[in-house]
Amino acid sequence: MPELPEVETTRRHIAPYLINNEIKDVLIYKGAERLAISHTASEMIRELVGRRITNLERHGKYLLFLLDDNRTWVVHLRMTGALIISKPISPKQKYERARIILDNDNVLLFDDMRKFGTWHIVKNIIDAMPKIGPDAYSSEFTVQWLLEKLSQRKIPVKSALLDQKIVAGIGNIYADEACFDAGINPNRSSNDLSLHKVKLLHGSILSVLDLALGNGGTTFSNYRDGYGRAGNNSINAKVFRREGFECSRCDGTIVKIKLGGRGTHYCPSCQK
DNA sequence: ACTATGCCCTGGGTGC
DNA sequence: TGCACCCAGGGCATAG
Repeated sequence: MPELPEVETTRRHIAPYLINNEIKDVLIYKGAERLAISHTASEMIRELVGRRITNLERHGKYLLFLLDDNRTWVVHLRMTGALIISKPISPKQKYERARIILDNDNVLLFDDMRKFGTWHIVKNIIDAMPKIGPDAYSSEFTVQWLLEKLSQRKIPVKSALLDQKIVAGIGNIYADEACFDAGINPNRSSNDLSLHKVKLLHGSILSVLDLALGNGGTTFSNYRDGYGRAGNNSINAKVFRREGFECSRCDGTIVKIKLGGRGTHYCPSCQK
């Protein structure tokens, strides 16, 4: 599932093919019209065609395509979405839901098996990402911010990491990995962590994201980068989908539980 | 104000 | 082999 490192990897791959190029045509295939949230699919096509992409940014898991009319095309890949640069004559892919044709003759494929991905076109990006918190890589995401937000809530730490109002960009994989790295039981109440533990957790969040980004993201099943390739970071997972295996830090065994409706992996021996 | 649950969607896995 | 069922989960709507 694309989280911050995967979305950032995609952004870096596709940006050079898009910036300063004009959108010549857009196809949204039959059955995929629901991806268009702020407009109907046909309206969205009309709004995009003829626009030049001036920059490509990211906030959390959202990709922000800045357009030359000062609006922003906001894309969220959700669970199985991918944006892949391709050649103009490439045949339609099995799960290709939309296709953007550029005036440099490259095409951008929007591939999304489960059709959860969303598109908005907005004047103010807040309309596409209401109440979103600071990006995990931004200067606003400090230990102090994390401490304040965790202390205001009484939810499991892992659930807090998944809450994009607290910090934007973490999904199920890196929430589990960050809790492991910090030695925190994901079920611990968020308002129950010492300053020392919050400092550890903040550092762990950044280090697991950095490691994943350095390896081009994590692919367990569906994630593909801007060239359609799998990421290389799954070998670095210490707990995610490792239930039944020995812990890499102690003699415990990784377990899998359900927490907030999400599969959650941790070591009961060394995560307290 | 808060937290918890169901929904969207499709493929892969499991059990009978 | 086939078929029914469950699971995967990001963000939103709704319920309590």
